[in-house]
Amino acid sequence: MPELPEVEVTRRSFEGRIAGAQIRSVAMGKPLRWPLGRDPASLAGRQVMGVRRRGKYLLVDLDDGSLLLVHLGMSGSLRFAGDLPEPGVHDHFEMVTDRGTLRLHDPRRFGAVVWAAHEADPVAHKLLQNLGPEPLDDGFTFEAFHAGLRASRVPVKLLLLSGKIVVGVGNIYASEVLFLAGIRPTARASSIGPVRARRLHAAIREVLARAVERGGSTLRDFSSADGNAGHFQLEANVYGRELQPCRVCGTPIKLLRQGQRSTFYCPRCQRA
DNA sequence: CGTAACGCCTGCGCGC
DNA sequence: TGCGCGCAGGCGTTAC
Repeated sequence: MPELPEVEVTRRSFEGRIAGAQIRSVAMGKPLRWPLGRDPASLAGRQVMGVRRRGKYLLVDLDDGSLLLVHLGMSGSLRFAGDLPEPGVHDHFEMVTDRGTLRLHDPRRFGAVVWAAHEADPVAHKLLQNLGPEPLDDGFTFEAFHAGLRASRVPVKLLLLSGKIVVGVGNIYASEVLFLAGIRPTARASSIGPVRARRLHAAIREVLARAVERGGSTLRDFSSADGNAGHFQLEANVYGRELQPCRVCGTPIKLLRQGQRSTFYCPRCQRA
């Protein structure tokens, strides 16, 4: 479920409450995508300093300079509360602190919690080093973005998903952003000129920023770590709307497959 | 090197 | 109602 906005909303929903908390115990359930990388029990006594985000990874900073990298995968969600129900079969990570319990619920187990000694640790480095710029930071400049587009012959939608020229754009937002920019998802990235590149750059920032403001409205089921549901105000223009009329021109929305994944677009509003 | 497919899992909705 | 199938928001790894 989580693309960048949902991860950021999750982060904001518990960062302030968990910062300063002392870890009492850590327990793992079924295996996640990668092993934790150290004995969970050995984390007892550490203090949580804060929670950052890089792409779709959450970085839980501990007082000894080490960190926990948390990824929600396709089906993960975090809860942080003083009073949680008994762990269920899909709860695979639990960190009990003096301020509450942080728990990862992840039925498909594509998510992960990985310990790294520090940010330059090869373990952390490997996961974070290839990430492109953050779309909501000033480092996400139009110039670099356009240069990235020009350098790739891949269909623009796949390039957006790759995380090479910008991170955090998942399968839903990729379709939505291309619709807003009026760009055909199959267009070669290198064929996109400055005018459309500018529109795409702006659309990425606007859509993601708005989704974060709205509380991570992913158009489906999402709830942040405090248990609040996403708002759902961000209606999809194209995602999941195959054969339904385009909200702008009425043309039926089309569905196609790119890289084994669904892409939705309006054949009239998104030419070339 | 860049690009494309694979696989990790479970749950859900659909058509029969 | 039950069953099998295809699909699902990610992404590192493997194979060209």
